[in-house]
Amino acid sequence: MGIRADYVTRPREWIASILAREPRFLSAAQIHQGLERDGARVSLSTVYRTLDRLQAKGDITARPDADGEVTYMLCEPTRHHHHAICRSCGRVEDVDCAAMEQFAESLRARNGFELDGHAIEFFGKCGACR
Amino acid sequence: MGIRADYVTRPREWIASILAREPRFLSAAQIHQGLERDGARVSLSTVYRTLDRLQAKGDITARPDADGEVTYMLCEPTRHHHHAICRSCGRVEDVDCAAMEQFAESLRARNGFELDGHAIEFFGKCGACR
DNA sequence: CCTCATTTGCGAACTATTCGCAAAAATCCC
DNA sequence: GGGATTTTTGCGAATAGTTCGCAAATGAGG
Repeated sequence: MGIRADYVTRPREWIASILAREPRFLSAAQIHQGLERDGARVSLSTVYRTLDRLQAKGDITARPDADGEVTYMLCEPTRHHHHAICRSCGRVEDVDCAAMEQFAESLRARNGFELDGHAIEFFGKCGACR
Repeated sequence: MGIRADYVTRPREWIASILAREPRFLSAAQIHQGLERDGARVSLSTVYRTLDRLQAKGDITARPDADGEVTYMLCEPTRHHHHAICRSCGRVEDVDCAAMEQFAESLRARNGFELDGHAIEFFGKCGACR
């Protein structure tokens, strides 16, 4: 009669494995296509539900792309960092940066703006695409 | 017989005036509601079309919010700057910042990442909301 | 294996956005 | 100003991404 949560299911494992091997932001539809290519048939609903779960757990980062379609990527929540996103292949590289933190703090002092967070993304071409 | 473009119409003036008086990102629906409150009846289609036009002209900045809904704000395209967004009232303040530019350049040198752009947003509480 | 809570798949529902087309409005020229 | 011409508008339908309800399938514990 107690609550038994967090079942380990195949759809969840498959979806996690897709995310684990792609260092870029993927839409729910792209993940669904990846599953089909692997021969794993999972409904789009389940993809969405699993992504919501992973986001609630803090395992993935969600980001609406320029058109407003939401995309997701595995992302360690423990270490604070920013992203460098390749305009050509979409690969995301982490940018761990203390200097940025300092800058944000100085802004608080200067503008009287009570800073409690920031979002930073760099765009360009990664090594492989140049 | 030549091309006559850029008509000045009431819907366009009304929409521009809504944007001009709100220092925050507004969705198409919010703009539409604002128009109705002013007694200006304009179709949602026209709101979307006008926003597309303004964006193409470079007069406004579009930004998908956390849920993927696209929001718009008047934004001088000439001066490069970043935003400080109040989590409480949504007010957007410009952050003009040369130091940020320098930082981005140094990143290029360090990571071999061919940088061609970046997006930076600071979140927190503005003076009025504290 | 047997039971029971959780999860899945399906299709329908919803929301934001776009599109086609006929009617209305703006511009130009006289 | 009046008329011809082009652009713009409004409407409703279409589309795309996402969510939801519910019956059937699956995972966990005994």
